[in-house]
Amino acid sequence: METAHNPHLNHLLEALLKADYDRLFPNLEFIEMPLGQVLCESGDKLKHVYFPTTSIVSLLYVMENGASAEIAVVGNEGILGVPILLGGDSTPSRAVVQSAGYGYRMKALLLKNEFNQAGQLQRLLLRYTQALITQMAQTAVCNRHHSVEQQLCRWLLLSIDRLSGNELCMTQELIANMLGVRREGVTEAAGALQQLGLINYHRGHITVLDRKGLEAKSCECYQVVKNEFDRLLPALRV
Amino acid sequence: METAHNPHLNHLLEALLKADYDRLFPNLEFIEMPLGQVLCESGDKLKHVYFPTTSIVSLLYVMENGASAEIAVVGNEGILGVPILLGGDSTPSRAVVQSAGYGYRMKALLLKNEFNQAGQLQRLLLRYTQALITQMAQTAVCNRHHSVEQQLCRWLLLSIDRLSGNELCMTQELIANMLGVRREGVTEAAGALQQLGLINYHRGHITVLDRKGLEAKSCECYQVVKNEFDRLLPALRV
DNA sequence: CTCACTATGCACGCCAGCGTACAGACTTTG
DNA sequence: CAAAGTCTGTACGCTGGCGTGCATAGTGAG
Repeated sequence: METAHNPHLNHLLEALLKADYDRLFPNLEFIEMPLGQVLCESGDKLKHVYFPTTSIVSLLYVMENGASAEIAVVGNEGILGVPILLGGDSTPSRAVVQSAGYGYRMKALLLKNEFNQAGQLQRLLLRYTQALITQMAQTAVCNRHHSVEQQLCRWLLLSIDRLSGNELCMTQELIANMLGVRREGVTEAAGALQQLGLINYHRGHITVLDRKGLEAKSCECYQVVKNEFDRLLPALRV
Repeated sequence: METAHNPHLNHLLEALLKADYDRLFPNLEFIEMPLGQVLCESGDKLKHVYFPTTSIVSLLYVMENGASAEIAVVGNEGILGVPILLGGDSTPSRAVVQSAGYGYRMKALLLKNEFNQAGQLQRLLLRYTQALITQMAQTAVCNRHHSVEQQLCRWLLLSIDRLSGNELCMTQELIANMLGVRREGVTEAAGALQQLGLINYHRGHITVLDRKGLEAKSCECYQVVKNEFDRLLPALRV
C-alpha cells in the first residue's frame, strides 16, 4: 500500500490544506509511542490528540469483569481524539498503543478551536469520524457472526494496512485481548493460517506472506471497512 | 422516564435554541412511520433526515449471507441521518422502522446547511453523534461477551426508554433479527424473563412488568449507554 | 365455524469457543 | 551455562447458541 515508510507521515495531516497544516505544524510534537502505553483511560478527559505515524492505537472497551474487546484501530490514516471534536471530551473506551512507533500529538484545545472554525479541516475530520463509525459498526457485526479465524484475518489486514511493511510485533496473548477471545483460540487460528502458508508466526513476530490469501480467508468485514475509508477519504489513498 | 406521550415530541428538536427551532419548523413534515418501513437502504444517499417521535428506528447491517445485526437504535431522543452531517451522505447500514409510530422528516440538504453554520445546532448534533458512537461500541462489546438473555434485557430497556409506555409490539422473530440470533434463542430467553415475572409476552405484545428487575438481569452495557446519553445530552433528560 | 396463517414452544444433535491445566520451546538474565 | 521468565502448542470436558424439523395455540378471513 505505502511505499517508503516515512516515520513522519500521517495521512490525515497530509490531507489538510497547506494553510491549515502550516498553522498547526508548530504545535505538533513528534513523540515516541511505546507498546502498551495507555494514551487515554476510560472516562478520562483527553488533554492531547494524537496523529500516529508508525504506531497503531487500539480503542478498547474493558468490562467490569476484566474482559475486553477492541472496537476500532487508529493508525497513520487517522487521529485519536474524536470525542474532543464531538464535544463529549471523554469516552468509555481506553486507548492503548498496540504497535510501537511514533506519532504527533498536540494540545486538544488547539485542535478543537481549529475544528470549530468549520472549514476544510472540520469537514475532513468529520469524514474521518464517519469512517471510524463504520469500523465500529462492522466490528459489532463481525463479533456476532464470524469465526475467530475470520476475525484474525480481518484484524491482521487492518493492522498491516496501517504499517509500512508486512510484519507485526504482537504476541498471541495481545491479539486475543484485542479480539476479545481466548489466547488458545488465536493460537489455533494462527496455526491454521501458517499451515496454509499465509503467515509466518514466531514468538511475537508475524509476517504476512500472502496478502491476497488472507483477504480470501477473511470475512467481508475487512473490505467493507476499507471501501468506506477509501470512499470517505480519497485524499488518503497513497 | 417520560410523562404524557406527546406524539409530536422529539427531544433533540426540543433542545434546540428557539431561533433555530423556529427556522427549522416550517420545513418539518409530520409523517407516519409504519412497522418495517425501510427509511434507508445500505449505501443509499439519504434524501431526508428523520426525527422519530413515537417510532423507533433500527440501524442494521445485513451481511452477504443474509444474516443481520442491529448496531444502534434511534427514537425520540435522536435523529436518523448522521452520515449527512458527517459528509459521507450514505452508510453501509440499513435503517428500518422497528416500532411503528410517527416522526418528523426534513430535506437532508436543509439540515446540512444549518449544521454547517457551526452554531449550537451543530454542537448539539455532534454530541448526539458521540452518544450514537457509544451505543455502537457497546453493541460490539455486548455481541462478543454477553448471553442472549442479557442482550434481550438491554434491548428491551433501550426500546422502552424510547417509548412512553411499558409495552412493545414486536414478534420474537423480529427481535431475533435485531439481535442477530436465532428466533428460538429469543423464545427461550423471553420465556425465562416471563417466568421471573419481569415481562409479559403474548403474540407480539411485550409488557415490561418489572423494570428494575430487567436492569438487574441485563448486562452493564445498558447502563453504560444510558449514562453516556445522559452525560452528553443533559438537555434531553425529561 | 372452519380454514389458513402467524406466533410461539419444544426437542435433537452438532460445533465453536470457553475454562483449565500443563508441556515444550525459545529468550533473557545473572 | 543455568535459571527464570515468556511465548506457543496441545488436550479435555463443558456449554451456549446454531440448524433443523415439527407441534401447538392463538388470530383473522371467509
